[in-house]
Amino acid sequence: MSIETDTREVKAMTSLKDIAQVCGVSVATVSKALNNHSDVSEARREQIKSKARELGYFPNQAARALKTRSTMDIGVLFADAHNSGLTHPYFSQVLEGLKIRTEERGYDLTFIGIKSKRNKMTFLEHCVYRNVDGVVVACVDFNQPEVLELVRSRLPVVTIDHVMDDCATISSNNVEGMTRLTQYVLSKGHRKVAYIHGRPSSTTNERMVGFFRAMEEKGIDPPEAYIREIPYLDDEAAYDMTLELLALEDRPTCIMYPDDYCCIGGINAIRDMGLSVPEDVSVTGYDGVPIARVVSPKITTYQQNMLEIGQTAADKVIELIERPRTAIKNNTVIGGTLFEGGSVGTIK
Amino acid sequence: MSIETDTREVKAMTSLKDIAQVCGVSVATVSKALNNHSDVSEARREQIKSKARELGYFPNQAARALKTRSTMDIGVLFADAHNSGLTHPYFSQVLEGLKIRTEERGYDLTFIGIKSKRNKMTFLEHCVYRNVDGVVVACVDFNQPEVLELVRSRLPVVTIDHVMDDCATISSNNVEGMTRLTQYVLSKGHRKVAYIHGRPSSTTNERMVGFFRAMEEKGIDPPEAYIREIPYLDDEAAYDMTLELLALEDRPTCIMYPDDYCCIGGINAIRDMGLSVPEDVSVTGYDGVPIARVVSPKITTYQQNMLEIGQTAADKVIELIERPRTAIKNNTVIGGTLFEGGSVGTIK
DNA sequence: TTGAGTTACGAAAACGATTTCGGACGTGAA
DNA sequence: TTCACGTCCGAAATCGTTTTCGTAACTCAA
Repeated sequence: MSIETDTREVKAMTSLKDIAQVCGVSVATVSKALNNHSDVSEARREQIKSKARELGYFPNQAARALKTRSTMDIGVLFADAHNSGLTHPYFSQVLEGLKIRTEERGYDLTFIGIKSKRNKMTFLEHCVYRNVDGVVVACVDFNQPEVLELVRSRLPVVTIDHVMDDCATISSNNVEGMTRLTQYVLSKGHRKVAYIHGRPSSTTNERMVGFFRAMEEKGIDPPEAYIREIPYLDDEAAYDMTLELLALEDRPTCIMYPDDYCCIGGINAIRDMGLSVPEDVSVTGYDGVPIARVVSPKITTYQQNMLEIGQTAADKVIELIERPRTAIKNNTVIGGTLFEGGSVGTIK
Repeated sequence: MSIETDTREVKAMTSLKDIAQVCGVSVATVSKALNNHSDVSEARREQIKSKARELGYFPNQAARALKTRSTMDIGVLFADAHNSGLTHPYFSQVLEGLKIRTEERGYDLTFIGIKSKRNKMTFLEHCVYRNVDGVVVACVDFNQPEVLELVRSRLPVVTIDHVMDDCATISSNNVEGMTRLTQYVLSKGHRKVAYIHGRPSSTTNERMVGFFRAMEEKGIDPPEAYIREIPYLDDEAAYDMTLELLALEDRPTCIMYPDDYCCIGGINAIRDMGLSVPEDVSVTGYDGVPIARVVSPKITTYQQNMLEIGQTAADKVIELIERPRTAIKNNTVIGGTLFEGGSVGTIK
């Protein structure tokens, strides 16, 4: 425990002026040399660049931003509906992908948070205030007026998993993913398949489409009682709902859950009833989070490629930033892979 | 799929000049009014403030930063040794805490990443370049020269879980936590307690101290074969190590793991040997991540208060920023709570 | 009336970078 | 020699904000 003494080295910012001084040229020339403008001789450019390196020069972002309106900074907006914050098992990986790719390409990442108390600004105002070059939006309530304002602004915006007009989107292939997962279950001989889906959203809708598509292919029309709804990531709700399903007269042989966490909750319910997975009841998850491979049996799930979703979102927003006229605002779908764990048994 | 047409509304930044214009005063007066300087009349101040609100004015951070050297931006440096990136179950919650508190206090959070290829700068250079007001450092290799350079700089730095000279630290109470967890195990009658700890680090060392302290209190000296080491978060290593421990002549009745993930790996090994938890073998985790409460039986673990660690780190770095002379650089320890799951049985 | 002391405001410099424009100089052709 | 042209560089404006300093106007006591 010691009082701050402030005797330590100051890492002084070396400016263009410093370089100009030692090179005996003007600031303008230094700037042009470092930015590879054509009206500076090759010899000068080399001299200046080597001096700059030597002095440990890095452009002051604040000054540059003031003049050029470019900050090399990308905002990330994330407000979870599940109260899990950044620990959101899906989003944290998307964020990691974003971080990796933006860093690779020389951009930084800044959170555009929920407005603070003192100076409450909207998301867009926050972006303008911070001069971010673009924004990636995920997990928010896309009907919120503030989000609409942001998406409709001139700012380059990329959304994750939610298609909006005139705005680029990176999304997981929910239809195909759920189709393939269901097809896998059916290929194991299951015919009495229950599906507990998440709360309504574009993601949920797509997965429903995938589920029913696969079922229809086999000519199966599941009874209404087999289709249920719970919140995402709510293992307790999954537990209760599982008990309900297993109490049915004609009990399903396989239960499909909205995500891997819910699936674990379901497994607990099944075991607490004295049944076992997958011998008595089969289950599937969704997402393919790390924990799905750790529990026993490993959960059969559709593994979304969240890292790639994040990376692609970064590429997309940077493309919109750097080539505003040519960049196309479309929907990029990222494929995943079926992970065959041990939670789905065979029905003879 | 449509070509960007750029017909959308521009959210024009309203500047001090705009306000000055409509109020018929100078820019200087507007600035002073908004910053509550004393040399502007009350009437003027009100007029200017209301106009500013009306026009949706927010100060341009870039311009302000250029002049004042304050960006209201805090850097967060995080490089995981476990390759789990932001999905790191521990860190993602710390980050969430950081995010919540910094937002509350009007600061933003920017990642200070690993240097990118094109312009490779050190962490400190990155901070200087970005003009962050302070940095929070977590999970990095604290022996790295770059990290040392950063910590020793004049920049306000707060580290998480690693005490360094002349630098504020927020850490979990590892000694007490492990002591209490071990005491709990012993109180259940266990005497043959194995401890699989993580790779050496200050955190690991503290927990070892806690473990042996509790054991000594009971006069127990565990055999060397009971003390093992694996990487953190490596459930497969935990699986293998558990098999080894259970193959011992004199098998332990309880195995303590370095974290909850490893504990789950251990549970799998125990079950695969035809034994059950906690009837045949008891287990404990560490951290208290959400999944510990989802698996069955729930894992008895020491729940670190990671959200609060993050929030406290934010408070600390902001204190160092706003009161550089008076702020004290010390080590703040955040307590956790014992979570009594069902993974530890009673030995009669 | 005079002088000192407030009060309320504006002019201007500064932060560090980019960019426009113009000028000095050298080269080659007529 | 002269003129047109290209090459290389610098002066100065600019981005939006903060801050110092100067000053006009007003108050009040002597």
